[in-house]
Amino acid sequence: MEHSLENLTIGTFSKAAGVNVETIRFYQRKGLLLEPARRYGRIRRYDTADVARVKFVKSAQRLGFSLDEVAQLLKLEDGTRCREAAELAGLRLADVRARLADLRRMESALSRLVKECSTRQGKVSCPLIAALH
Amino acid sequence: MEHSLENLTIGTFSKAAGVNVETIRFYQRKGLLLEPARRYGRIRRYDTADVARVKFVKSAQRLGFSLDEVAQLLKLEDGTRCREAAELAGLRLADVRARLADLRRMESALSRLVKECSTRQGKVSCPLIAALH
DNA sequence: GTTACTTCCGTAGTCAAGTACGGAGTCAAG
DNA sequence: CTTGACTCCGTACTTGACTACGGAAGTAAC
Repeated sequence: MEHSLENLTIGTFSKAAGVNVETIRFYQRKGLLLEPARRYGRIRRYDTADVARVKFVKSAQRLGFSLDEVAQLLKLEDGTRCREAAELAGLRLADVRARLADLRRMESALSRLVKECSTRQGKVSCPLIAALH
Repeated sequence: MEHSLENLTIGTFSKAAGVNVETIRFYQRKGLLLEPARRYGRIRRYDTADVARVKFVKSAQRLGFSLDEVAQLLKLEDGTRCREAAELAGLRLADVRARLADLRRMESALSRLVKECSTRQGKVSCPLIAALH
């Protein structure tokens, strides 16, 4: 049995993609991954394109896309509808920026709290809740 | 019945906080929100501090904190003893900074992709898709 | 004081994103 | 031609964060 990069069983495939075998099947059920033809016998074979696809899903997830959103992106995979893709990414970007602003406020509130706590002993007012509003 | 801002029933409270009544109860069970005294009869009354608290929970969640982590943050707000508070705050701070770094990477990746997508008006494939591949 | 909301409380259901399980069937090696 | 690892497939379980349900009790309006 040749395990070249173009002839992977689900086990080697999932290892190459860095996910669980069950995750592969789950993605297939979700339509994020097509079930490949079964060239030899009853067992499916995968290739590097499939690995790339799973890695794409995982990357997009790290950027904050849900699986449904990733599915949208994957529909744009041919790359011809750049505008739609950019639109989706733009939405994510706005979201990320809002979160950044909040997180910065939280960071300054927390660091102030830590500093006050270490220099002061006694009444430390915690402006945490206020920091986010 | 006076529905001033300091005398809210759970219904008006949850509306003011922008969440479902059931969410309020759920947070109480989780210890994220104390059950207030029942000043009149058997029904609980809430005030603006409670509203702020719920909004804080929601904001912190958007920043990627789990409810358990939010509970830790809220302990800081609740005037724990100073040393413990500083310790906790220090941990949370490290966490916040890690999240900030992640979000910044996300932001630059997304904004670069969006920009490339919009300036590249003739070429074939979408940089967003390509970049994640 | 009856009617029509609310609230209370406990339990159960949902949704996303997997993870686990168990009894087949398949396959390469010995 | 058997063995042991891997695959298939369906179903069920998990975790986090809610959301819904239903009956009893409280309360406001008429």
